[in-house]
This record gives sequence, C-alpha cells and structure tokens, in this order.
Amino acid sequence: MTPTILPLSFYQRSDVVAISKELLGKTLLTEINGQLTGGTIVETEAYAGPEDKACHAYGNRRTKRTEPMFQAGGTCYIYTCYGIHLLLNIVTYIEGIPHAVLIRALEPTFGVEMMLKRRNKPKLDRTLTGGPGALSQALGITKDLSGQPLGTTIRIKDHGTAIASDNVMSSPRVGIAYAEEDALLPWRFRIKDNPWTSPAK
DNA sequence: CAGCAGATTGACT
DNA sequence: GTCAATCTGCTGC
Repeated sequence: MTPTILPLSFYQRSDVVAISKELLGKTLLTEINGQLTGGTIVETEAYAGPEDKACHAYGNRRTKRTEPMFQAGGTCYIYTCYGIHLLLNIVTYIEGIPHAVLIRALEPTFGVEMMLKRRNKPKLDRTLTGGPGALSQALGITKDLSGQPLGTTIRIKDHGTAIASDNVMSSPRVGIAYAEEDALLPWRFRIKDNPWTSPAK
C-alpha cells in the first residue's frame, strides 16, 4: 500500500461534518527535529464556524486567536486550552469561512518510543494519545505550528483504509455546555469499538 | 471506580 | 477579571 498525502481539495469542501468522518482512519504524522511520530486518527469533532455556538469563531467573530481558522482549508489551527493543553485542529473549507475539525484521539503507530518519552510514560496505554491535550503533547506540537499549512511539519496521509459508515459512531460534544442547544449536535465522531477512543456510550 | 478540584496561559468584555 | 473545545491525580466508597 502506497500512502498518499491528502490533497488540499480534500479539506476545502464545504461539508465539515463529512470531512470529520472521512478523516477517521487516516494517518496523522508530525516531523519535529527529524523525529517522525503519529498514528491513525480514531476520534474527531466538527466545528462549523458561523453557525456553531460551540465554535470560537461563532457569528464570524474574527480575532487574533481565531485568525488561523479563517484561512483556507488545509491549515493548522492550534489553540491553548486551560493554559496547559494544546488542541490540534485542521482548518477546512475556504478562506474567510471558519470551519475546523478537532483531532481528539489517535491510535499510536509511528515513533511510539518518542511519544512515550514526550509524555514521560513508561509504557503504551490509552492515555498516551487519548484526548486532544495528551495527543498534542505526544506529537510534540507547539503553538508555533498554528497557522501553518499541512504537508510540512504536520501531514495527514491516506493509507486507503476507508471506515465503513457502520463503524462510525457519533455522539454529542463535551466540554461546551455554554453552547446551549448546539452542544447537543452529534458532531463528535469516533471509530466504533476502537480501544484508543474513549469507551463507547 | 466514580467524582471532584486544581493547574495555568492567552484573549475577550 | 473572567472564561476557555481538558487532563490528571487524589479522594472516598
């Protein structure tokens, strides 16, 4: 199987929900100081800018913080949450429309040793890349990478593994109670029965 | 094993 | 000053 890098046109479609689902099963890699780390994407979350109260850019709020989200699809948007956690997003759609996909969990496959070292963990377990904050730390992501295009330090590859829709579970997003009714939208996607996602509900 | 509090940085009102 | 798309560890049962 020859892995191919996803073309920009993949990200620049209007349906952020569809992109979120299709990113499941793809391989996310970072190369930092010559160290290649990453794994298979097993959990994502969709944020549809202007119409989504949960999104930082709701109502086209364009600020210094959300600026990268307004760039064209295929850009990274990295956000500091609660001061200590970095959250990795992939910007989608076209310039000026703040759509993004949050990467929530990976199944570690590349550079596991390196990721363990970064997370200061003795052995591989679900907490290595389970959750956006842990995931960013394991991949060595810093906010310097925010606003950068995919394809250099951060890459997503397609190994040809499509996830059948039967194997995609959707559920409400968490941690965004302030978003009111939009918090109930089932825009959190994960691969069914994959041990690297949080337990199925 | 469930539940809760603490950590800590940057941007917005 | 307050809030934010979270994780971890400690508590008590």
